Amino acid sequence: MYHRCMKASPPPLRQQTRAVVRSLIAQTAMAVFAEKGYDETTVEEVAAAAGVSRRTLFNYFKSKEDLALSGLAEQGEKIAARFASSPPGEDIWESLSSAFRVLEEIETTSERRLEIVTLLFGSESLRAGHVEKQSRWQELLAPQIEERLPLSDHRSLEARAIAAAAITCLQAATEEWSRIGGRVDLFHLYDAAVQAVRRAH
Amino acid sequence: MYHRCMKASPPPLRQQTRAVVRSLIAQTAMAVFAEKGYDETTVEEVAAAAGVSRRTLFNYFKSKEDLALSGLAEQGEKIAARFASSPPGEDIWESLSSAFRVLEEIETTSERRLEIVTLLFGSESLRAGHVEKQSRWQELLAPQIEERLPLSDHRSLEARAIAAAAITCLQAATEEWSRIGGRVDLFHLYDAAVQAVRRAH
DNA sequence: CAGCATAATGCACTCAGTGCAATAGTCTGC
DNA sequence: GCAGACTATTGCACTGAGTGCATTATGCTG
Repeated sequence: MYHRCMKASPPPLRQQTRAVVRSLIAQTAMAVFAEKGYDETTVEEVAAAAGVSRRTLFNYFKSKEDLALSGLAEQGEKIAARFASSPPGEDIWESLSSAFRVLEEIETTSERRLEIVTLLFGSESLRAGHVEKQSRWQELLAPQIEERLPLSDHRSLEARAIAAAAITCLQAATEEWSRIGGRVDLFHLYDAAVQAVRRAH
Repeated sequence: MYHRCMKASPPPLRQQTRAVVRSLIAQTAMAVFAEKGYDETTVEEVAAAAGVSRRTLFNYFKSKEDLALSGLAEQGEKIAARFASSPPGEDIWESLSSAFRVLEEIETTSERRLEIVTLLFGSESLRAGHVEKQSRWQELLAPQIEERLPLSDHRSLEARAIAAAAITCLQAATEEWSRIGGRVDLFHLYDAAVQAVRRAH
């Protein structure tokens, strides 16, 4: 018998519908942002377009920024998962490079990715959040990297520095990729960036 | 004879007083933030503490965030200036390392620096702006770095990647430095971070 | 002192975000 | 199907950031 107060069993169905609705709202938001521009769009408009009240929208997303950047959190988790499944003996930078390639599998076409990236880089007010949210990937990657590092005084710092540097290279590559209109392979640019950082001059 | 409409000569005195007032307000703001916490302080309170109206405060700073982060812009310029004056033949990473050391000369004591850094890392809402603002240093450093780079297909990207990676290492080092209470040399940590990134594993 | 440019201010407004309380749904056991 | 309980949705009112505009204060030049 199920007692009424069984907090321990929050029907997974609820969670599931919640996730679906959330994803639906985010999709709608991205469409509106793409059309009107992020700064020129009010939360009110997004709510209307998604067919929910303003207040409900804030139940699903903690801020307007979140509407545009929630995808980045998922991407980070996928990258971390891919990295975790890489051969333990493999060179760290090799593993990172292939982990980042899951990005190719997430958004269907590269045109779509370009559209999103353009949006994220397009708004001054979004860029800060964008950079910060990607920096959070560091927290997922660093612990894994640390395990592969030889013993030293500052292993934790070293691991975080490596994760952060790799992410930074990806950001630089993405910005360049966006600048030239996505006409070359993003990961070719990423490799060039990493090479430049790690090569002695 | 000075004609009334001489737009070409905006008395440098004005600019000077403006800068002084601005700096004064920023100082006051930091004091209030340090005492009450950034998020718990309203712009109104900072204005009152500085003895100006809310509206005037917004004439000097474009946002509340700017009150806390305006110092970072100046730091960036000083770092870039120092980098510019480094021996042209010197290793880039060597030059970057010594350029960053101007930070030691800006804030008098390391206790003071620790206090500021703690404030910046302390607030969730400040961190994004903090990271983004430091990332802007990249725009000052990258052009200089590019000049020192050998010719290649993606020199501009490479330069930006190197600048960004160095800044990222500084951020990681600063965070670690803050975590352990400033008891070691920040630049020792920075060097360790750079070593970790650039060494093959 | 008179005139002028600029800084400071007050006021009213938009918009993001939050807390609270009322309502509408949905699922449960009976 | 129905009563009861839990949860999602919503409306409403409020705080606080940021902006535009019009008015007033200030300080400099002649």
